[in-house]
Amino acid sequence: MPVTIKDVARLAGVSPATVSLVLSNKGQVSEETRRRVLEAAQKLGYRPNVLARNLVKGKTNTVLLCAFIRDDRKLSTFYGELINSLLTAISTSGYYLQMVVKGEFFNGHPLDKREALLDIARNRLFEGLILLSHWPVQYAEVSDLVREEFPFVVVNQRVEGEGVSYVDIDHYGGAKMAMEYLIAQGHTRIAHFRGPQGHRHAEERYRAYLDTLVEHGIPIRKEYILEGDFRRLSGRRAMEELLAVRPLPTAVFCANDKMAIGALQVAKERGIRVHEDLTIFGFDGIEAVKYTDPPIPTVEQPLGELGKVAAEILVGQIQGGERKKVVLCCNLLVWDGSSVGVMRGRDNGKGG
Amino acid sequence: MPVTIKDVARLAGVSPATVSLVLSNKGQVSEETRRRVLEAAQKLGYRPNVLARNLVKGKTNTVLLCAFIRDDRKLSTFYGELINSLLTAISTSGYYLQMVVKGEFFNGHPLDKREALLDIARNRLFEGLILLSHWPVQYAEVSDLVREEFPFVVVNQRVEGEGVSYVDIDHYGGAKMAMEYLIAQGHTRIAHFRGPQGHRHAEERYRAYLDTLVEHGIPIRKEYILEGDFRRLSGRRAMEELLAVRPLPTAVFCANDKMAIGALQVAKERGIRVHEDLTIFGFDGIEAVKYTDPPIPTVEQPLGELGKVAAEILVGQIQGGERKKVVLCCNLLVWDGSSVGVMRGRDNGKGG
DNA sequence: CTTTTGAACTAAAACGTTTTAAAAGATTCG
DNA sequence: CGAATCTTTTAAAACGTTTTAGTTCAAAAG
Repeated sequence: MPVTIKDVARLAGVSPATVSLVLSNKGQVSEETRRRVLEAAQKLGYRPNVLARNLVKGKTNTVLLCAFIRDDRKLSTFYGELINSLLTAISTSGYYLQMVVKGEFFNGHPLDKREALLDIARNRLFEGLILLSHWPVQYAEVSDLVREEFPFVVVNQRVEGEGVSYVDIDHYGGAKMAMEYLIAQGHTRIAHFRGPQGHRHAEERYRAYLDTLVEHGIPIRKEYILEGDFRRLSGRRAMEELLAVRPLPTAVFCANDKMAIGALQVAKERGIRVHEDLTIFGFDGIEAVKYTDPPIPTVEQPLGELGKVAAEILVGQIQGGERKKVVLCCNLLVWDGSSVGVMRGRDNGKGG
Repeated sequence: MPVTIKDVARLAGVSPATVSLVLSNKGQVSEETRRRVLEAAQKLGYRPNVLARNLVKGKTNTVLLCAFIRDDRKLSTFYGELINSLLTAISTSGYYLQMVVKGEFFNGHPLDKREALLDIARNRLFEGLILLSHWPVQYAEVSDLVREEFPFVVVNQRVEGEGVSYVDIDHYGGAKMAMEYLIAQGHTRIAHFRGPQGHRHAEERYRAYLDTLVEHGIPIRKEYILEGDFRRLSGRRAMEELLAVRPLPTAVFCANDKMAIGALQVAKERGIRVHEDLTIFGFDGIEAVKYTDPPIPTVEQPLGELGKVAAEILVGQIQGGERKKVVLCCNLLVWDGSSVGVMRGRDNGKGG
């Protein structure tokens, strides 16, 4: 028995239509009537049923953040800041954010991503979709959304093709900055701890490692390239292996911070003066690298920016704007003595 | 011109009611009719309009996470894991999660929290509410929700009084565990770096510090108690101040990890053998304390558990269950050589 | 005095479902 | 064959708004 617009109308002695007019400040209503309506609404504690309103208006002012991540990965670990900025930016634009996480499986069998997305687009509950995926997104998976002209933006992955927006981070460029920095510091014997095989971001960072060496005429030594899986322990293992190689490199560029932390631990355990004798460089910009001893220089991913830009693109699209493809550059975080140096990368602007 | 149930009905040569019956597997429908309906729905790519369904059913299967946090604080920093587990638990129960962040102000003037909450309860958009607040929650602010019998649960704060559920963490108990541990290790000269004045969690940790000393007959020295504000730099400052005190304490219990990190940095800069000569203890269990050198022992807040229990309570309440007040205990994370030791606190069960 | 204008208000349709109550049709029973 | 029962189907109401297309009434204009 919640109080409806009819109750208000009855108490105020007017029609429901008039109440609606008053409460939404539309049409012409006499001062007297307006007063009576507001008074009645106040007295009854009336709040409009947003569901009914949404149904008739055909809009909900809500967008969905749909995260496709592996079940063992936590959304928060890496994407906390992303969610944070997304939430801020989305709500600043007057929209609400709903979240859902989907794994690789649903009810036992592989999730039909395409079907799931189509459901989202057609159920009329959301006006837009932010698609966050741990693995690459295929055009075929989102082509339905494109055809339906449903506003959506892919975050953290690139999807080439007509009609799709994305915001991604320039891992290649970030890794290149790191490598250029190391070389500028005089390093020529630079090792690399790779991320998991087949992981697009890991591959890009690896490619930048190779390319930068080649561009500078530095020979690539296979024994300086070690496998890892983004986890700290694999960084430890790789460092143990690396320390048997001669000549020792003077720098290690790790594909992510976690591995860099593992590498740092082993190096210190072996009595190596990290930074003086061996520079360890990370990638990601997680908080922990600021507090290791010494702090680990790293490539910072602009996750806040990522969320902000994604929100802007999505809202723009909902309001009739056009599709955009954006690639954000990373910043270098290097510790110069006790202070932090931030080197901003140059935006290589919008793609496609 | 989205396809509606009427379109399906027309194509299948039946009434909309029949289509509804088929699609929701209710009532008795002949095999032949069912087949025709499903075929028609399939062919037209029909997806029900969830808005309309929600309106008639009067439910949305959606709960709202409403975070009242200061504008300068990021939701992610601390609550990433909480959100993660909340999301998992909520969706496992078949509900959706929507999020909104509210600061202290709205449109320039102080936000009327009570009004905001009432809006949420009455707009019929949500079936439940998770209330996360950085500052204490007053009973008066939620009394409307209680009166309306709207399912909600307060997270990370305690609200005494009839009809309100909460899940909170036992900061006092956690701090007590830490202190007992230090004393059991033989420490008697234990300093404390306090958190911000007036911060309930900081006060509880401080109180536990005092109480434990008293219980063990250890005199309280004012010069061992230093002010801080939960930030790393205040930990640095406090440690600098502390190092001038004689006799030096053999342990410092910091009100949070960030300050402990700052304290650790200063101690190492001054050549103190941390852990051997001075044990530094933190509180929170942020990731970074695992990777400092040496790692900082700390009191781990069960944030994942917090979210899980909150979700359980809320869902229980939505489905007619009763209100609950739960206080979760912390675990001790201590580094014994190279391995991590986890000491589980004893749950002091359910309150009020 | 009739017509026009404009302000104030409202009846009813619409949004797309679900559900209720009843109708229609098929089958069984006496 | 008619009544009773059971199965299948449906018309219409309901959910609570907003919006459309008027209507009513008073004042202004001719």
